[in-house]
Amino acid sequence: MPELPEVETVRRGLAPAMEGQKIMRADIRRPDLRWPFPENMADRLTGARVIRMGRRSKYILAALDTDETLIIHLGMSGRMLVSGDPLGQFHHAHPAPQKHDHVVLDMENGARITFNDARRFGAMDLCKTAETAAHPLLAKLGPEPNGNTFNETYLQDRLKGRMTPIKSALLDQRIIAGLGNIYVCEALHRAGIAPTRQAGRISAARIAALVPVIRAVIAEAIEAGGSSLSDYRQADGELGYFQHCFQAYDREGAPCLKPGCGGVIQRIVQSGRSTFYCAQCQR
DNA sequence: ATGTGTTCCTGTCCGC
DNA sequence: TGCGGACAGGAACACA
Repeated sequence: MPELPEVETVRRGLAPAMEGQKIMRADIRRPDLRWPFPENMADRLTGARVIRMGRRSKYILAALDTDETLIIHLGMSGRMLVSGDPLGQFHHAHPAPQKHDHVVLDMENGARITFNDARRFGAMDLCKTAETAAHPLLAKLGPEPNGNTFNETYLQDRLKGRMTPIKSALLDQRIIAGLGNIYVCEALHRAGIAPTRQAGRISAARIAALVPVIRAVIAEAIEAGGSSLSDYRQADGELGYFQHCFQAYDREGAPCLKPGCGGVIQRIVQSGRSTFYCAQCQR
């Protein structure tokens, strides 16, 4: 569910409650999410101080002063919520535990971080901080959309000769990291490219034009605090609001909003996943 | 190497 | 009000 903008929004919400703070207590309420938790996770977290909250693609990276990094993935339905009163000015009680609260971290400033994930496609792992980039989950990720290494020639090279639909290529985290179903649909709509088009058969000029479009969609969505459909919440429990800016995603049957287009957004299925697009202006 | 389909899990919504 | 089926932001994995 959460794509790069949602994960970045959560990271920004967690950072003030966690950075510089020691983890006083780690309550691991089940043995696994998508995979088993790492050995002795509670012991390895307890007493560790969070140095920095980072992000790579859709992974949140909590660097600890134990030279280990906690790697967190939210899967489809994962949430990380901050409760309590980090400044100690009030006496806010923590909310009662909810169904699917799987990991609870109590910080020394009184903040409580709760990882809730109904579908349990999320994941947590610990690795040596120096080896984070080489972690199996991260090693093959492509560039960040807003980084320098993601540029026109890079994307042209990576799509060259590919027979797969451009929709599938942009969902491939090895080509570009962080996009998911929503932002791929939105970017292709903005760029006027049909999601069904074979990636290797799109002109270099149109691929080049896609690059700033992807950057803009991601930046705007971060600015808006991500997109909330049903599960996603920011770390403070608030909804994102980029869903109100959707031009294509989740708009089946609605008019295309491109000026002068007059088309209707349709839903098709590609690789088992919904694609929303306008056949009138996306070619 | 590249492309496609299946699978993990729970919750919600829609039609009957 | 219940029941079955489709579908949901991801991505590892198995297989052609």
